[in-house]
Amino acid sequence: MSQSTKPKLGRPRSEVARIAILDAAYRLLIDRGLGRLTIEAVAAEAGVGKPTIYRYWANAQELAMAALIARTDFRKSGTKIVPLVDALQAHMADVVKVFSTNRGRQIITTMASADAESELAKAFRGQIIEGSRKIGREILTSLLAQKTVKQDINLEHYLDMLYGPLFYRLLTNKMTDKDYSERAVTLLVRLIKADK
Amino acid sequence: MSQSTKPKLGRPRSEVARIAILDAAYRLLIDRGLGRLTIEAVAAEAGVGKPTIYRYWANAQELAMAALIARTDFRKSGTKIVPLVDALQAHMADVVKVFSTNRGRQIITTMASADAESELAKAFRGQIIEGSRKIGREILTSLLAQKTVKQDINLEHYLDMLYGPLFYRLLTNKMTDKDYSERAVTLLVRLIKADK
Amino acid sequence: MSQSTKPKLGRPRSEVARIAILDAAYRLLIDRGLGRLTIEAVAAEAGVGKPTIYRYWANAQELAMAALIARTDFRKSGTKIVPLVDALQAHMADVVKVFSTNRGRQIITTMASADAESELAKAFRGQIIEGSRKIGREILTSLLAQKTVKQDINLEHYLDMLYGPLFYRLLTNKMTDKDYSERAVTLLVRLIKADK
Amino acid sequence: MSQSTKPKLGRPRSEVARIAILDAAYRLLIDRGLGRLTIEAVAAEAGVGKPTIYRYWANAQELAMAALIARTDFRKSGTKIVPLVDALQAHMADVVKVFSTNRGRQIITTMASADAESELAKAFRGQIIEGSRKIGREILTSLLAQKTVKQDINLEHYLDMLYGPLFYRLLTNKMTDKDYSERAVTLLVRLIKADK
DNA sequence: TGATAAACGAGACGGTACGTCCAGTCTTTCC
DNA sequence: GGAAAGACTGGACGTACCGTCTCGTTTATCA
Repeated sequence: MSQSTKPKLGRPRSEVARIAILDAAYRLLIDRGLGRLTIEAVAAEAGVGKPTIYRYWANAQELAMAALIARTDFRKSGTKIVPLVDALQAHMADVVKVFSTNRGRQIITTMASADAESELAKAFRGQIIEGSRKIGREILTSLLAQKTVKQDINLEHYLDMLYGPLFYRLLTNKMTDKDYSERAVTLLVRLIKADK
Repeated sequence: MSQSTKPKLGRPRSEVARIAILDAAYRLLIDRGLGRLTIEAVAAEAGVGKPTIYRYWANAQELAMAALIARTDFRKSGTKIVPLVDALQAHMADVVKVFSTNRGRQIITTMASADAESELAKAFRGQIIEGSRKIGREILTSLLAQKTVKQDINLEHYLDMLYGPLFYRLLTNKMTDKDYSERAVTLLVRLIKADK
Repeated sequence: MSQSTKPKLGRPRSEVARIAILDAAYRLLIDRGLGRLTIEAVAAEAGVGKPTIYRYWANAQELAMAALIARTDFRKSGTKIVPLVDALQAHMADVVKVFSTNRGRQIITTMASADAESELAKAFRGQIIEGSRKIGREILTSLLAQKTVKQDINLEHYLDMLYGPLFYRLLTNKMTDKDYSERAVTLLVRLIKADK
Repeated sequence: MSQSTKPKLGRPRSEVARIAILDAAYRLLIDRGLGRLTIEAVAAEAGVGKPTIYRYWANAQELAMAALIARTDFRKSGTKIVPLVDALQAHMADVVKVFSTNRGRQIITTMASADAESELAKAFRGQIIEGSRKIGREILTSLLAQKTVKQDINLEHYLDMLYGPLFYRLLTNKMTDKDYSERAVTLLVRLIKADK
């Protein structure tokens, strides 16, 4: 009822155009970086008029976020692996791999550049950050459930300690490889065990 | 010897102008953000011609980093506090406070946007990131020295686990307050102790 | 003294650019018409940035007027021809010829479209309209001087009756040829003689 | 026979819409000038879709001409006034008054901007220009009929000399008042009489 | 009376051009 | 002879309209 404000008047928006824009934007973002992601270039690449882009997104940052969101696909694999620590290792290796690509760097740049309060920025964080975090949370929840006491108090903190250092290293241009990933998980598991 | 390359010919560079540029850049960066930090605006604000800016810095990112570096002041207080855990708590509270400001946000944005390989970017990270990290490292070194075994292997990793989550939270626009800071230190200390 | 506000600082404006702009604008105006005289096309044609054009002229109309003014060259020939009526015939034939070209049509279109009150519009009329009118005025003055009485009262009116019908016909797309020109002069001369 | 191309199928065109368009166009033309007469603005003002406008007229110029034609109302008064010179004076005063308004200026601008060869442009000139001219022609014909010889040869030329200067002055932004009108008629009548 | 066809409003489409901002470079004069 | 300052070329911005194209809806006529 609240969404009934659109009586479906006028020519409907072209889904084809919208997708072409997102595709072109994604390509430019990955290939050339956020600084080179100009609306003009996207319009030319997508074979679309500039106003069509502005009808959906207010500026290049928003478009970049939308393009990244549209390509979110996180491997859901994880929870099934039996030794839960191994599951965590596999997941972390996956996350490290994903964020060590060009795409990963652009995600960070885009996130840092975006207006933090905008709706799209929230959606972006929800999709990209929470997307990875969710899997880790599932595994950690199972891991913690094996303990007698309920440990939910520190759950989110553990997640911060798992993913935080990765982003920190990416941001500060430090190496992030398999060894790094393994030790990060090992230390975290050790901490959790210490917490009984 | 290295400065002998300047035979002191021609009009000398104006130190006044250089400082005015850095001041104007810093002001614009903090007040309006990196996206609004244009060379043109800085030139106008500093009462200087654009080429004068370009003579020192190659682009707006470099200027932003230089302006931030020029204002680095970190409280060296730390190591003297006797219970080392309290020292760590005090330090972390300090870091959280510093990076929770507008300046802190701009540091992250600048770092994310900068060309990661440039000399100035390395200097920037050395100054800003390593600046805070150094103090933490001193405290942790003392803390670890009280143990029998040498724990240097994990030292840098502990530091990542201390600062990483903070930057991660700042990047993802999550709250970072005193409670957060305290728990971060508490958990880290617990982990270190678990490592014997 | 009032123009001493410019202490001659910075790079001087490029006369080459200014002339290239006027040339390109003139070409486009004549070839394609005022409606097709876009700033963008002129910039491209002149090999110049758009801001350089806007630094001199506020819009396409002003540029069109400036381009037309820059090409004003009216044959000064006239007054020397001895039978003054023949001089007037020659002059009128000249004016008809000039304004029957593409250039003539664009002058009228430009004049009609321009903001009538702008300084440049006044200059434009002064240059283009008054340019032709001046010669006619000289001849008519000589013609009238042969009379006993001073006829200045009607002089400007005679000029209106000489040029007015021409522009009227051009505006309304009526034919203007040699016959027209001759009869126009003949009738005017007859009127002047009737006025004694 | 020519209108039999419409088999009267489908919804008939809305006369209400057509009139609303012309009204809105006229209002915008007079109030804001031809340059501001955009199809989009007319559509909004008339509460009509853009295609409805394009169904009738090909572009803004045509619409402007149509809007001006639709409002042609010329006082037919004239020929009855007995001293024919007085009739001509009255008519000219009327014409001067009509064309000295904002509407008059827009007529000239529209005429100058229009594609001279289009059908509508011809109709426009026929309506607006010929509309005034017709009355003058009637009066002049009566005036000339009083002469012995047939003077038709110069009739159209006299008309040009009557109306031409007026449009010329309007185009060049010169004053056109009652005095001007009176003298214009006086001089023309003098010329006609001189022609015997 | 119901199908059909065209005009209707609304508004999105691919485009062009607008006038502005800023980037980074070039050409003067100034010290 | 290099620093300083402003004009330069050029690219992109975000907006206004262009003229065209769907849509769903309305209003007539024809069957």
